[in-house]
Amino acid sequence: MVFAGQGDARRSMSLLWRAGRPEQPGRRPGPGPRPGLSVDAIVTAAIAVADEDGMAALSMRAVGERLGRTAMALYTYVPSKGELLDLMYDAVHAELPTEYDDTGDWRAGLTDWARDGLEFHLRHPWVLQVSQARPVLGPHEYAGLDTLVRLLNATGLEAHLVRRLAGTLSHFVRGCAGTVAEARQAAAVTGESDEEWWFARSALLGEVAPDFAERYPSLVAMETGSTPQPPAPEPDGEAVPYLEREARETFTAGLGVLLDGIEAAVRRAGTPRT
Amino acid sequence: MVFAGQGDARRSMSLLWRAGRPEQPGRRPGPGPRPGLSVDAIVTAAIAVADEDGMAALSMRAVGERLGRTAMALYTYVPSKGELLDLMYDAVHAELPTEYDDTGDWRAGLTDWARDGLEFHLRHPWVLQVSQARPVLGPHEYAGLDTLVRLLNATGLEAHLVRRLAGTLSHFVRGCAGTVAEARQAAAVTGESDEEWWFARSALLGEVAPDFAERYPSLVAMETGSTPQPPAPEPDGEAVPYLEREARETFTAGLGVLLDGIEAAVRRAGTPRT
DNA sequence: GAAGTTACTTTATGGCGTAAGGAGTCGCAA
DNA sequence: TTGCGACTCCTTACGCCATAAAGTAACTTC
Repeated sequence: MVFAGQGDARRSMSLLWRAGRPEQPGRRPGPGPRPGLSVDAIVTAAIAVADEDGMAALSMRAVGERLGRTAMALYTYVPSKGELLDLMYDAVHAELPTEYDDTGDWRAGLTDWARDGLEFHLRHPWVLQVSQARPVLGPHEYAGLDTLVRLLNATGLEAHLVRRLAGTLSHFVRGCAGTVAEARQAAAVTGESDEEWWFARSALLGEVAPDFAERYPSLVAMETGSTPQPPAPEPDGEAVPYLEREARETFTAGLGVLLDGIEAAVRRAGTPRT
Repeated sequence: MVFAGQGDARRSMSLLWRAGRPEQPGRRPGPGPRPGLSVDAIVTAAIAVADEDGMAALSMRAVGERLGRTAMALYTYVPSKGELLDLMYDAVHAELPTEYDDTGDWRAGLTDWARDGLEFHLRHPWVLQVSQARPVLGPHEYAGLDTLVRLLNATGLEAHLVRRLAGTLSHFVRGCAGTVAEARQAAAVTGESDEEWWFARSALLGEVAPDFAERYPSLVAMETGSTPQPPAPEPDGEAVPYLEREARETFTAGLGVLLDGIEAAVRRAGTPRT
């Protein structure tokens, strides 16, 4: 699942970087009927399907249907589903902002970047399932990376370390996004709210593992010592669900710790006294 | 793909926690023919398939075949493929060590934990594709979490923060593991070594994006300022491939930064002077 | 023995990605 | 003007997949 169409690497890269004729749907092409579709249209439709119905619902048939075509019509424009996934992945990364205030303190810049990254992945949770399958190397992904590196350069740390911090920050953001996406999907699939779901599971856990407290003492101690606002039912509008709020707080706290760690590195580098 | 079998939650939990008769393959059961399989045997076989051939190759047929049965025979023991995935996920987590030196400094403990976690995910890369689909809540996953919390408690930080640090550390480890797994898979699928693959891609990039250096100045500057041992062909044995070494260095550096950040928090908490 | 329960098989349904081949459309060279 | 060849898009078909339904045989309990 979600594997690369490791086909012709050259064709794949040309598609990703759109190194061909500047396509438009209604243009006069060579011989043959005027193309009714375009790579961009297909990619846009596929992204819509994945956004709305999730990765599991993304099939060539579904994408074709959304465009009023059969599944096979897509293969005129795109060599395989794997390539289409690569194109989707890169296209959607165009949403990522590239402009940040990199004149002031780097902390603010990186915080904004991380928050934007989190929201991006929550808008397109399927991206998390593509990316871990293999590197894609498209222009917009590179743009995002370039932005992050630029922000990190404001720390004044050496290139070596910047490179690794970029990886670390990305891992962190994607991990947090994954947890939130998980929570949302669980809520969507079961139809229960987070609280209901969690309550039901806790009850089952008690049934099935009556010795829970003895088996996981540290866990239970932490649970009783930290669970903050269990119900906290916000009366107005739809409150942010429990698990999602949890995950967001992990995001905030974890990001703070990470930036503290970077700050320590900056201080160490500032006084080069190994 | 890789979704939960969100079936009967009670049955699912009973299976996970093995809250039933203590099964053994050849025992005298009730009426009917003696069972030739067992949940454990199926889970073990499924893990073997996923380890050897990857998640994409994990089908009910493949697992059945490995046990000398048809795909349908498995459904006597396991309600669906989704449940089987949950069982695999939890079973494999039994490999995670639970004993660490938590008397000494927490830094060493967490470093060991992270390293074990990385190796674990590299032994079973498919775990990364299961976990982000939804929470599983099995006994061995809980054991792993309990261990991590215990190690974090050695910092003396409050429960609140410990909970979030646990999430942060897990995200980090899984992210790093994902990158390494990616690199390995790319190498396995294409048959090229990392160096070859990367070299070929770079050439294609130059072809397809001749303005690369202008578009991504920060990235290029970092690249030229940091690429450490490009070839470094270790003559003996099989060297660790390039991309994998990169990822491992990100792991080491990122972990260091994270622990530095935790240390900062510990220091702040030690002198409670908000 | 008969009845009931269970392990496992075969068969079938409706999905998937995509290979193969065919029908209709159009630019262009003859 | 005609017809070739390139091109888009369709239908059909193949071999996978998960799994529902129904059948067969083994075994325990009455």
